[in-house]
Amino acid sequence: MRRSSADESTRDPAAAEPAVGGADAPVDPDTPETRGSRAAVLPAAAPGTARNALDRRRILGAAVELIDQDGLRQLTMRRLGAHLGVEAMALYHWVPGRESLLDGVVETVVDELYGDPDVHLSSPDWQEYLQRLGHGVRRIALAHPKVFPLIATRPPAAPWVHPPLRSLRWMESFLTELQRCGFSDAHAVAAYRAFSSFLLGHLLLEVSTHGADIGPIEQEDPGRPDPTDLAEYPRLSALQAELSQDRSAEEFEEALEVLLDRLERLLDHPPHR
Amino acid sequence: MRRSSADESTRDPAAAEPAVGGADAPVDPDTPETRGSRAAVLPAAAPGTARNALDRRRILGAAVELIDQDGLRQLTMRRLGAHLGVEAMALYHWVPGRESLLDGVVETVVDELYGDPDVHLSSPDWQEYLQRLGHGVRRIALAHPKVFPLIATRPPAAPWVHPPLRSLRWMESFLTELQRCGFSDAHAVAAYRAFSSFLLGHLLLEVSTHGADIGPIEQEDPGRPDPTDLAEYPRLSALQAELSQDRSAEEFEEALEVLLDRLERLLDHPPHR
DNA sequence: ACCTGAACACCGTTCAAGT
DNA sequence: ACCTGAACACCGTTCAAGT
Repeated sequence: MRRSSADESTRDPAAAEPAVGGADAPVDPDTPETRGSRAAVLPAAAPGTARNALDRRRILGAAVELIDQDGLRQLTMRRLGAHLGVEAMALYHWVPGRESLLDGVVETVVDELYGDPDVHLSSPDWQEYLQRLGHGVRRIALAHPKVFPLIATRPPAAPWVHPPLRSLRWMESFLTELQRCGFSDAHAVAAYRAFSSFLLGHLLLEVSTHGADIGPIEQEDPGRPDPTDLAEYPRLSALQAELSQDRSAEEFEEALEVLLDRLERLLDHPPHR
Repeated sequence: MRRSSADESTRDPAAAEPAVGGADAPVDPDTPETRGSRAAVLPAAAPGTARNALDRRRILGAAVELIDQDGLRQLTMRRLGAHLGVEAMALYHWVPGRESLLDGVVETVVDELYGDPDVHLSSPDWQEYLQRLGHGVRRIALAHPKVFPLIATRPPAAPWVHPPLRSLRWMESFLTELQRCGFSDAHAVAAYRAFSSFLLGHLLLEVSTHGADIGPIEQEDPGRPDPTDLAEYPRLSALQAELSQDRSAEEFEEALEVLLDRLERLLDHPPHR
C-alpha cells in the first residue's frame, strides 16, 4: 500500500504546479530560512547532485512516513535523523523543535488536499463543493490513519481554526463558496462548524476503528486472552456480528447527505440577525 | 505549585455518594489486587489512620487531576509519584506502566457517567435516554477538556468499542434501550455509530476550541505576534466576529435534535435484511 | 507486602566545535 | 552555512535490596 511514494520528493503525484510549496501557501512563519531555501533548493535538487540535501520539506515528508509506518510514539528526533542519514541535532537547523515538527506534519498532510484533483477551491454548486471537499478529507484520513488523531487534537492556531480543515485558505474558500450561494454570515459560519464537526466525528471514528493509535500498543499481548468477555452483555453478544461490520463508507455518504439537506434548509430561513 | 491537594482523597467535591467507585463499576481486569483493596481500603481510610495508602484508584484520580491541571505531556510517572508523595517506582506495583495508566485515566473519567444523577442506564423513552446520555458525556468533556482528546483517540479495546462511550456497559445499555423501543439489529447498531460520531465530532471541536491541548504549548510565545494575518483572506476577516462567537451549546442542542429526528425515521423503515 | 536506590536505555535540547 | 560530539536534564522501566 503506502509505497515509498514520498521518497524522491514526488510527494504530490497529482498536482505538479502549486502543490505544497506554492508561493502563497501558508507556511509556518517562525522559520525565516524556509522562505529562501524552499524555492531555491527544492525544484533544483537533481538526484545525485546533492545526495543528502536536508530541508524542511524533506524532513516533514520523512516524519509523515515514519508516523504512517510506526505510529506517533516512534517519531523521535533521533530516529527521524537516523532515517534521514543525519544526526538528530541537524534537524534543529530546519525545525525549531519536536512540537513544531508535529505542527508541520499536520500541515503537510492537510495540504495534500491541494494535490487532490477531485477537490477544488471553487465550484459552481456549493453542494458539489462540500461533497468533494468532504471526500477529499476522508481520503487523507484513510491514507494517514495514524496522523489523523494528531490533525484532530493538535491545539489550533486560533480558536476559530477548527480541525480537521485547519487551514486559513480552506476556511476562506469554504466561506466564500457558501456566501456566493446565498448563505448569510451567520449561516455560513454555522455551516462551517457543522461540516467540521461531522468530518471530525466520522473520520476519527473510522480511523480509530481501523486500528489507528496514538502511541504503540501494536503488540498483541498474549497474556490477556481477549478482554472482551461478553457473558454479562447479552445484547452486545447478540449484535456482535452486526457490530463487527464496517459500514463506514455508506455511513459517511448518508451522513453527508443529511448534513447537506440540513444546510440547504438554512438557505430558506432568514438570517437570524 | 503542585500542592498536596490530593492527599486527603477529597477528590469529588460534588458527588459525595456513588461517584466513581460504585461497587459494580467495571474495573480494569488486569490487576487482580484491585478487587480486594477497593472495597476495603477506600471507604474506610479515615484521614489520619493510614496517611499514604496508595492504591490504583487514588493513583488514577491523581493522574486525572494532573492532566486537568497541566496537560497530558506533564503527566509523568515521576511527577505523578511526587504528587502522591512517593517514588515513581512505587506506582508500578499498582499499574503495569504508563500506557495502562492512560487507559485507566480514560476509564476513570468515562466512568464519571455513573455518578451523574441526570443520566440513567434505562429510561422509558429512548429519545430522553439519548438526550440525557449525550448531555452527560458533554458535561464530562467540558469538565476534563484536556483528558477528552485522550478519550477520543486511545485505541479501543475492540474495534467495535467506539469513543467516546468506550464502555461495554453503556453499549449494552444503549442497544438494549433502542431495541426495546423497536429498533432492529441493524438500526440499533447504526444508531450507536451515528450517536458516537456526533458526540465525538461535536465535543472534540468544542474542547479544542476551548484551548484543550495534548501537550504543552501553554506559554504565550511573545516572539510570534499572532500568526493570524488575515490580510489575504477577505471573507475570513469579514466574518471574524461571527467566527469568534461560541455557539457550542446551541449547536449541540440543535445537532442532537436533528440526529434524534433522523433516528426516529429509522423506526418507520423496515430493517434492510 | 510494599516501597526505595541505583542503574539502563532512551528522550529533547543546547552549545561549542568542527568542516 | 551546515552538521557533529559531548553534555544536561529528564524520561519509562527493571530489579535487587530494604523494611
